[in-house]
Amino acid sequence: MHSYTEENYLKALFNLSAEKGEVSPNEVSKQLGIKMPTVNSMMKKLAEKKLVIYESYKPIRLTEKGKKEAGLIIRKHRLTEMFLVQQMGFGWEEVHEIAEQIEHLQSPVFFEKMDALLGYPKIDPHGSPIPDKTGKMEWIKYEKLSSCKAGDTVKLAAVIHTTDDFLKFLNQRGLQLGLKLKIKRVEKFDGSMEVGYTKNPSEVLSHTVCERLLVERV
Amino acid sequence: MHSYTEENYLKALFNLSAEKGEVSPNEVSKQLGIKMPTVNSMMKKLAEKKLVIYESYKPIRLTEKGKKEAGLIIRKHRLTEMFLVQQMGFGWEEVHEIAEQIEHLQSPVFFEKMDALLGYPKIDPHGSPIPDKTGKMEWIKYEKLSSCKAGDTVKLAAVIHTTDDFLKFLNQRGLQLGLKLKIKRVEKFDGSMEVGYTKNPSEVLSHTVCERLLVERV
DNA sequence: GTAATAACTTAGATTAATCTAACAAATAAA
DNA sequence: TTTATTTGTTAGATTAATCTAAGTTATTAC
Ligand SMILES: [Mn+2]
Ligand SMILES: [Mn+2]
Ligand SMILES: [Mn+2]
Ligand SMILES: [Mn+2]
Repeated sequence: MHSYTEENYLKALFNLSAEKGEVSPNEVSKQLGIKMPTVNSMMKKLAEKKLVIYESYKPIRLTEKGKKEAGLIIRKHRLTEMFLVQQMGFGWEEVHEIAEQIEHLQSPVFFEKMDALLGYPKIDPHGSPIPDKTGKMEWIKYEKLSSCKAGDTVKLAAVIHTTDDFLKFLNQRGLQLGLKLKIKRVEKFDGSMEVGYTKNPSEVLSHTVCERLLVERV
Repeated sequence: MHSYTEENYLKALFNLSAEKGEVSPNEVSKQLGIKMPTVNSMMKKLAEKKLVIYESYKPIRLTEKGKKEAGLIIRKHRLTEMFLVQQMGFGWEEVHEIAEQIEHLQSPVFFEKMDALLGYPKIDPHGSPIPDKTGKMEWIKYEKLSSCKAGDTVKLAAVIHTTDDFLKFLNQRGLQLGLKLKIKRVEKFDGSMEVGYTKNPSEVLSHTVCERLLVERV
């Protein structure tokens, strides 16, 4: 259907345009590490295929078809990450690169089997929602830990802007999804937070870290 | 390292040259469904990379390096097939196409994990040997069922020239690896055999089928 | 031993995905 | 409101993988 390359563009467009609904060629270029003229001609091609709406000097928008296709690739990516963690015993910091490749496999039955073995999961190992079979993604509205106040008790629900290094950082501190955190103190000066949890009654997390942790009130 | 395309050529060269140690461009062309001029230029490229030895109008031979690379891809293919059957519950007739894609993934840790989860298997679900980590393949010398005589009792050890249809044919008759077969009669006229086994005291197998079943004496 | 056929190679074209260089438009700074 | 900077586009080149058409060499048939 679409090439490996096109699929990576679609995914990038989907992720970059998530908030504003549109992206600039420049952002796509940076995201994928591909030069702007290349992005430009790819956008023409995707427009030709009715996957994006694109006119010179205007921002790029995914069409409904484009969103669906992107959603289906992200579905494969996230199902894969879940499979690698749950069924194969990988750590959540090891799976992204592998999923980046497996997401391009053309084999519906393979992903259906994964899905079934996992019991039709709704979220991936980082707490991100897994799009359904039509490519639709259910956004879950969590709060950033950074927006909570001292005294709050919250449950770690998702990690955003994940990099392997950040996930290893969390591993070192025993921070994992589902963990209950008590916010003991918020430092006004730099927005850092002192939190307590099982195994660790006092851990100080920088504002940068708190911005990347999504939580649920309990 | 090598492209997806180059890897498929290497694998084809390995399989086609297994017996004679050499292949013709024509055979490669047919095997891969790619026209001869394309094969020709790819052979020049692989020769450039020291993966094959190739001179005009002479048969193609893999170098040691080429054999090793091919072996490592076949290793990934067969480990994958084993994983799909043992860990994911696929039938042996469903796994080849999926493995054909997964064999190209670049992720040593992924295949090491598979290997470990499977307990370092030596053969794939069709009875073919899995090359070791250096790409070396241990050939196991089985006999063809077709070369056995009436009265022999044998164990089904491997299936060769497997196609999904042939494997489904075997499924329908409950024929699987490890099964003990008693050869009841060999028809001189067409080489067909009457065999008996648990669940089926009398099954007639054509010569074509018997040529594709490898067995061990018991 | 020539003629026919099959196998193989060369030449040149095509498509996808990328790049650099150069130019054009939009935005930000002065 | 000019000027400078950033962003975006066009043009043209490159590499990988494929093809068709047209010759060449080798093999098979007669
Ligand atoms: Mn990921
Ligand atoms: Mn990818
Ligand atoms: Mn196979
Ligand atoms: Mn393959």
